[in-house]
Amino acid sequence: MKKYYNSIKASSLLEGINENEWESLSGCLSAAHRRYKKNSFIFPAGETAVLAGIVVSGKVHVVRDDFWGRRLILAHIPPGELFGEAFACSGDKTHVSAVAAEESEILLIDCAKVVSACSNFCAFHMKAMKNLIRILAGKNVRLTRKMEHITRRTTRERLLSYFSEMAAKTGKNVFEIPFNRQELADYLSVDRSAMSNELCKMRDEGMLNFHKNRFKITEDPAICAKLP
Amino acid sequence: MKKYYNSIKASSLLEGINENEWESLSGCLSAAHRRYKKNSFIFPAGETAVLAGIVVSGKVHVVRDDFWGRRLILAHIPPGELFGEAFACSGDKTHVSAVAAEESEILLIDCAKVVSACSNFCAFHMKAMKNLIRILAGKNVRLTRKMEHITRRTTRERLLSYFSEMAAKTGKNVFEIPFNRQELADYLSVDRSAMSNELCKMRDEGMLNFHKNRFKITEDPAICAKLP
DNA sequence: AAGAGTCTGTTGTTTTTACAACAAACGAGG
DNA sequence: CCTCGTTTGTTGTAAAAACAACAGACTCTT
Repeated sequence: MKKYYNSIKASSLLEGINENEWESLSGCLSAAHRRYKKNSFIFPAGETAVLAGIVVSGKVHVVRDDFWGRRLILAHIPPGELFGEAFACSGDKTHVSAVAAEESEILLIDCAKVVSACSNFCAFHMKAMKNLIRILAGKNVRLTRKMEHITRRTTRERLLSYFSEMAAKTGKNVFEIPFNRQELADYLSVDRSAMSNELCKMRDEGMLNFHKNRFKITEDPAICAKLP
Repeated sequence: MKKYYNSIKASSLLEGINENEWESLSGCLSAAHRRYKKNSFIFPAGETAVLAGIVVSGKVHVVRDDFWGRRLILAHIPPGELFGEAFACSGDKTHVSAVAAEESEILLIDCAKVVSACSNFCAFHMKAMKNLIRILAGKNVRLTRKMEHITRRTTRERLLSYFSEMAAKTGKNVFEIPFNRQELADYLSVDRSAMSNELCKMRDEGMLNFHKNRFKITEDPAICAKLP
């Protein structure tokens, strides 16, 4: 398994784990190397997964094929990244599939074994466990944050919710966002042009100011009082 | 700590852990019992949390106070349930606060210690760790599922997305949903009456049928072809 | 069986969004 | 400096959602 180390060492799961430790750990996790042709299923939906995957090369799509056969791509997984770990760790039946978007090499790992002591209980095994928990918890936080914004009903409220978060994060009412307009619209799940329109309206009403990715939200109590 | 066992033994974190094991484990986790008056902060937003909490008695609200001072309640935590674990495990700064909704007793636990071997590395400590991973992964799956529905733009598409999930879960095109109309609307983050209206339109178009919580979605290809 | 309370469907109005199409601003590279 | 491609803002229209208000069906209690 050592030969794959360089391809995946950037993965969060391997943080703090060196090549020799990985050599031993990959055994504990029953890591298995597989090749998948384009469009073949790595994990099909509807099964109880025990394995997660790390992309060594190629690209994986997490997709949902709905009842009527329409396919929605939920995530693109680039090399080095882990996928499928939530299902494997929770024991839930998958409702999404992982499909090779192109010819891909995948390292399958047994999630249950991350969480169990190996015979020679090892420090790096513990590291992997901590990494896994950090990955899961981090995704959780990001999902919760996004959910807070998206559950708002109007574009304006979603923007305000997002800006409020950014202001809280920096502790200032001026901040830069890591998105361009299209990306922000996608993140907030709204139409770009409608959002752009709304942003300008809000600016005209004195609620905020912006230049490119730099935003400033008002603290003026007279305007805050008018907030939805 | 034994005296709190009965209040929290139903918690997922303690699954498979008996009273004696808990007595020992609570020491490993530096479990500390605290009382909070109504409206007092258990975890304030903006800090890097290392503790999670289990509600022994009372009730906790997870809230977000936005930049303009408006408070949004994100979750009600009843007795026995764990909160704050995602932040404690991910190391992210909290953007939400945990507030006692009424006079409450909370057991604070050190999440870092769940993930580290105690001096006398114990099997039940391992159980707690597995439980924590299962909790995190399970939340993850639920959040992802909900996100899939909510990112759809129209009420109709959100409903179809949700119904498709339910159909996949049961393997049939007939299923019961665990929500009443208001709860379903809240879950999908839409207006109840608009949703009710949409449901009836879809019924009139022959896409589905329902009686109370029982739904049947069509497999008729002529109608499926017209799907958005 | 009456009455209160809840749940669901219905309707009309107002607000908001999506969509499409275009114009202006910007940036990179020749 | 010019051109091409990208990003952002603007506008109008059609579609959809939110909202409010109400009526009928159902449930539970007394």
